[in-house]
Amino acid sequence: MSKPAASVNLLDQPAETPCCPPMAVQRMEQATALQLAPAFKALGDPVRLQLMSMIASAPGGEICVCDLTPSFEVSGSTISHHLKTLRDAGLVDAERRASWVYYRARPGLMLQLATLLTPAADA
Amino acid sequence: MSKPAASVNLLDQPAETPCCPPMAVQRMEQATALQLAPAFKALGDPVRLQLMSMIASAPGGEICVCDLTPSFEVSGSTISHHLKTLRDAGLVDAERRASWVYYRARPGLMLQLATLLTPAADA
DNA sequence: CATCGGATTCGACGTTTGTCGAAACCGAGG
DNA sequence: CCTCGGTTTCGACAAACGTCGAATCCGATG
Repeated sequence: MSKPAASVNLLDQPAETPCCPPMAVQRMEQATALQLAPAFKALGDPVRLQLMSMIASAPGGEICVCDLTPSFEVSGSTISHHLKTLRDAGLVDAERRASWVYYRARPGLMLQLATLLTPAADA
Repeated sequence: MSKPAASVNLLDQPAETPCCPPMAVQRMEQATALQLAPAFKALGDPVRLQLMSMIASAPGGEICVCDLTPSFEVSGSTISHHLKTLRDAGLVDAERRASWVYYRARPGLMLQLATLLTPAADA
């Protein structure tokens, strides 16, 4: 029982069913804020934001850490640490194949965040 | 010359012209990441995320600080500090009228962020 | 099975963040 | 002009963060 099921219901959606309307339409519940804030925080660092964009725009939907690291000034261990932050936030998935680790975006959560930020579509 | 003009070109858009395609479509430039990361960071706290949603969804488009503060457990000075963070990030505007201060959302930047997070719309 | 290279984890560090209470600011009204 | 209520600023402090280098892990390959 170290992982209560209630903490994942917003992150495991099938990517086509945003849980919540845009925040300009309806005030957000505290529980929603508590679950989604870590995702925004994870995107709140320039290195992670660029990492996320490289992963999300990778041809084939995935990219090797070895192709990410050389694009930044910081050390490899720092990149790894940032990737873990993105993983913990539910924004990316990692898979090891042979010596290399490949990352891919989880579009479900991205869509949640995008929907939340969408301005009210009043005509 | 203490404020180079190059630092504001992403935040002062007329709200209907997102500067950048979704990050799933095209890799983000470092300069873009440096300018937009603070906005995501500002949304990366549960209190600020809820504040932002209360402001963005306020009837009439604005809301008084006196209507925000009672909704949270934290002190008034902490709320004020969070509001300043949202202001500095370019997400909200403040206006004083008599004894009260009213906040309203800046939909331009919200749209930028939403666009960036939108999944690639490949058919 | 010893070694190699890619990736993560660990331990440490200076900096930033979230929070509070006290003090200061600023209109309004007596 | 003094006071009052709403808001912001200041100073302080513990916790979290970003970064590094060293150590460790983990497949692959000789």
